[in-house]
Amino acid sequence: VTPTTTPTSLRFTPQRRAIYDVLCESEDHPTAGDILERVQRRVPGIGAATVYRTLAWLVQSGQAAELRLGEADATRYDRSVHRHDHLVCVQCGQVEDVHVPLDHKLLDELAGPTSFQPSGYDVQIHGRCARCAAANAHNVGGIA
Amino acid sequence: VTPTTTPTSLRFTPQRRAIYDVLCESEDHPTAGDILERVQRRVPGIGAATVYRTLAWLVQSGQAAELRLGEADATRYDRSVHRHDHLVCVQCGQVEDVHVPLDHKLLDELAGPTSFQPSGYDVQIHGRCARCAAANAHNVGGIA
DNA sequence: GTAACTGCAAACGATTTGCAATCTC
DNA sequence: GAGATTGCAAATCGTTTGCAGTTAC
Repeated sequence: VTPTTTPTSLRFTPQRRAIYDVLCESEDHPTAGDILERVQRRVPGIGAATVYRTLAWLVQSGQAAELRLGEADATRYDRSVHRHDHLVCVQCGQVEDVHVPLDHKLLDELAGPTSFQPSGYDVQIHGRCARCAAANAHNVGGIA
Repeated sequence: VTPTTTPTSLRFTPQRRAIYDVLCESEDHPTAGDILERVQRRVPGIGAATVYRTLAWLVQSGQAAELRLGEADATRYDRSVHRHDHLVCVQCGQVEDVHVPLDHKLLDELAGPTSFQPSGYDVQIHGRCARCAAANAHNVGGIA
């Protein structure tokens, strides 16, 4: 994660551009594997290591955010333009964005007693997405 | 995860009891590895598989909850007596419990436009724990 | 006695790393 | 040309699974 030698300059290679583009165009919180697959259509031969290295760099520089959900196995990525929260479908795993406004005063009050200094937050709301809820309505008590 | 044959009865073995006890006694949101290590002191020879299998069962039966944090590599476990949220130190990774009250009406309003049906939520507040904040105050601008 | 459970070791999938070749500045 | 970056393959790491032996009920 931490390179022994920090590069003195960063290069904007075709691979990095493609990864960034794919991330910006994706609305579905893709995993690194999803991103690799999509990027390979534009830059055939690109390796997984490059995708992981680039994603790590994007996250570190605040241009992307990692999302780890309770159920999912792989880390998902999100272009982090603005802070936002997530609606996670417990049935199909789909993730949608939503904004839950919690003000700093509230966070400070909650964390205060432990002397914790809050700097941000992420709310994950779990439930069922429209599609799964509808599917369930037709299959009450059945096996999902 | 889903056994081909669902057991018709469950046995309360010494291993399971030890794992459950360790989890109940742990205040620090241990990883499966942490739990294995602690349980091995009570039940020498216990294997990792047993710990993972038991934790999966505890989670499934609602007696424990999985916690996946943005940074951490391994899943952490939590005895889930009551729903609660988490203060996550971005520096040392320590996790403390906190309760952030969001009422159902709010969740419904937020999720409503997408027809998502909320059933629960988890707020992760990131920041620095008291210890790390204090350490930083003495080492301003230094390398953590 | 028998189905459930355990420990071990091998299998897995996601992610990281070492390294020689390649490319950007 | 130098240093950064890439792709590959091997290495890690957390977690799961197959299986023969053991145990709780």
